[in-house]
Amino acid sequence: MHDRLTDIYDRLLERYGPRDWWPADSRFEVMVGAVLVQNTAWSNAEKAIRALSEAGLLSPQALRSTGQDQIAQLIYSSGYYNMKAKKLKALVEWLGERDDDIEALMAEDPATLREDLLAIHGIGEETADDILLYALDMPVFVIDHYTKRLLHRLGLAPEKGPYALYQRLFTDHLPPDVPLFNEYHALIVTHAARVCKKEPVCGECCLLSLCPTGKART
DNA sequence: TACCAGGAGAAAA
DNA sequence: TTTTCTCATGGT
Repeated sequence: MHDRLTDIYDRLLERYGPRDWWPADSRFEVMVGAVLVQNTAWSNAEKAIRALSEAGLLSPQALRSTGQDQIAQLIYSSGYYNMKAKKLKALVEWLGERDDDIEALMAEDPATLREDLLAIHGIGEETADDILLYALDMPVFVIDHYTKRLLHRLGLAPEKGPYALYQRLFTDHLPPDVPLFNEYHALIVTHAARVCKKEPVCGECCLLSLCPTGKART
């Protein structure tokens, strides 16, 4: 499995190049972005982040002292703006309980911190892992819909299963390498946006630029 | 016009 | 506990 996963990674990296994730100016901005991008195109989330930044609200303290309705207005472009405003408030309240010390979070045990993140309203497994990996530099592999679909198409995993099943597939067979996990997930997302999205499954061909269905985009 | 996008929580079955 | 519903804008 290690060689298989490494081979897929190498092919993706060769085809798409380094993705330079996560695009943000601070660790806190990564956390905010992880919430705003939930089930939303990054371009829409990005506009919302810019709006928060221009309003001077891209800090835990500023978001705590701003009304949920005002935040919702600013992040309108990201969709689900009422829900996401509530989620951002929950996130910064949690950070406040930890003195907004994000650097200190990085010294914590990843598994324990993950449980704490999951207890925050609006932070599910994928968002928690986004934060652990991309904001806090912890060797946690992020699983999303794309990753499940890719593994299934390549015959490496069942179509349905718990999050942890897919995650272990990577973490059990790859070294806990932050740059590797960072790049791998980013490459999968990049790849997923460019290959045929619907069945029939074209499987391996999507990775090899040899899609016989002719549906692979370039 | 319909579908999809770097999900998660609540309600229903 | 597993499935279904709701949240919502913007690009293709």
